[in-house]
Amino acid sequence: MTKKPTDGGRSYRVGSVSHALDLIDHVVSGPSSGLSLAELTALMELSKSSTYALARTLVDHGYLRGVGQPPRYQLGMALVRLGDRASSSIPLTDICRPVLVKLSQETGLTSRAAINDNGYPVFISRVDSPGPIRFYTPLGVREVPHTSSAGKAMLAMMPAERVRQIVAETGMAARTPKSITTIAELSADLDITRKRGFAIDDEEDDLGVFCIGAAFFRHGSEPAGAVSTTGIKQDRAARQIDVLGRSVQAAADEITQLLTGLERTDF
Amino acid sequence: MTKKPTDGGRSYRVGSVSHALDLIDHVVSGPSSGLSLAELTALMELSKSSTYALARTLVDHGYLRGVGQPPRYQLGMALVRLGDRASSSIPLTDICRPVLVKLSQETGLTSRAAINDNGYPVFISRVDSPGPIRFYTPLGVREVPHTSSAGKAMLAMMPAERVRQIVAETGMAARTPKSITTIAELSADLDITRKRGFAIDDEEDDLGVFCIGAAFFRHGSEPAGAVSTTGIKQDRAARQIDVLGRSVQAAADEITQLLTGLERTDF
DNA sequence: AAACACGTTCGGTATTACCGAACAGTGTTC
DNA sequence: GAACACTGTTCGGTAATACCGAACGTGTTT
Repeated sequence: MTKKPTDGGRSYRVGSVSHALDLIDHVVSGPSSGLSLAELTALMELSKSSTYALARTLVDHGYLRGVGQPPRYQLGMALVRLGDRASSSIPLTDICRPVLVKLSQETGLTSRAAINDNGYPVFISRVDSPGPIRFYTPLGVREVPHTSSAGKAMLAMMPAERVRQIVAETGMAARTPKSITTIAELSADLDITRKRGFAIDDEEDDLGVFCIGAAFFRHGSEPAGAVSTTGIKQDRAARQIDVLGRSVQAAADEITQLLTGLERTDF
Repeated sequence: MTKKPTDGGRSYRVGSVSHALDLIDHVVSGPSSGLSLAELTALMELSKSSTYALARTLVDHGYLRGVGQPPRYQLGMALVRLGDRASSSIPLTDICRPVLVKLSQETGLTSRAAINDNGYPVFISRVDSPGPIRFYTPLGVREVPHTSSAGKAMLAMMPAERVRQIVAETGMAARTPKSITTIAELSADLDITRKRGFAIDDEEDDLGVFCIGAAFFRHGSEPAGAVSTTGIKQDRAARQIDVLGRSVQAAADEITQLLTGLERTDF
């Protein structure tokens, strides 16, 4: 008897498509060397032959590619195109990129821009630092608001009641010993953030890593998103935080200006 | 009696998944404002209710999002994440990015890197010019080799027989009046390219646009890909082409060094 | 209020997605 | 060198379901 454990309701969905997208998710979460059909089958709740048919279909469309013989399934080129289009379809992406480039040059760090997705920051654009240091900073995923500088920068500009509601949804799990875990601490931090003009994540999300973030706006109400810059925690950085903060703030302000200022001058 | 006119074979594929991916393709090709269900139904070879079920499934997984009421379907956030992971899973992407950043700063133009996908260039990484000029340069799509500087740069480094085979596949359609359309012209151009060290696309792909490209290598055999830089054709640019060419060449050489030189020094 | 658009819901049926088992390669072990 | 263990691939058969067409709401236009 087959059942769909991930499907509570009985609404209008196509099961096999769900399976296919689950399969892609498994490949995403898997090692970059890819997954074999056998490994995929173990992860899927389907038979080997069905998994095979799904994989073949996805390969046909370029969503996956089977490298080597026997094939190991990795993400395909078509997804690069889709992701590029998807992020371009968010108008913010194009607006942010040049600002981020400048910010990365100024600070020498990796900088990113997130949009406000119902209180959660979702990073949509990233410019790596000119230096050799790289961070694992995936795009397109919802981050936890209370341990990221972008999240806190946005929260600081929202009414207290809204903040309470947002963190109630996600909880306040500690990602490191330095994470903020109570609403009281958070409010205090947000107060400081508001006065200071930018948010600081001091090893609250990853040990050894700090972030500085500032929100930007579109219509004056809730923040439209935030920019942030990320670096490794070092003694020398501590003294520069004020300088970095001002750069980040300036970048956020520039984006706000671009968003609110000239609304469609060209067409 | 229903039949699938686009389906000749009877191989192991999942039809509804194909339909779903086709639906995504239509959204990609559609306007950035999105498509309504009715518009999608017109494009798909399915009934309205079936298209509806597919769209809902894709929205559930974040591949699409329905904005507004009535909903217009646009590409979803999940694709940003997938695309980011997909391009990161190509080791070249990370290697190329810092080189491209430097190249863009040097030249003041948009620069890109393509991998060699069976003779076709597929651009996987892009760094926009610091200036205000933007080009429509989508990532992840197979470009035509004979009208792009990246393509010609790669072809120039392949044996003549291989070149003949590749252009036989794609044909030599003219994209502009200045496009190369015969194999003889192409060979001559490739000879010059080889001697010069970099390829030039002088309004052969788009009028008013020039590109300069150079190939990079991994194992000494066929080129692994190419970098290129793109600008608008102007008088002053003509004199600088040699300077730009050398920058592009240097960037390609740097990538070659990174690829062939230190193979896994760290782990 | 009638007409039209749109998205959504509903039964019913024929299609097909799915399974389990058999087949075919490849490298390893006895 | 045969048996094994492990891949990915192919094959019928059946129960599930993807699909269709029509009906239903809801909002906008005549």
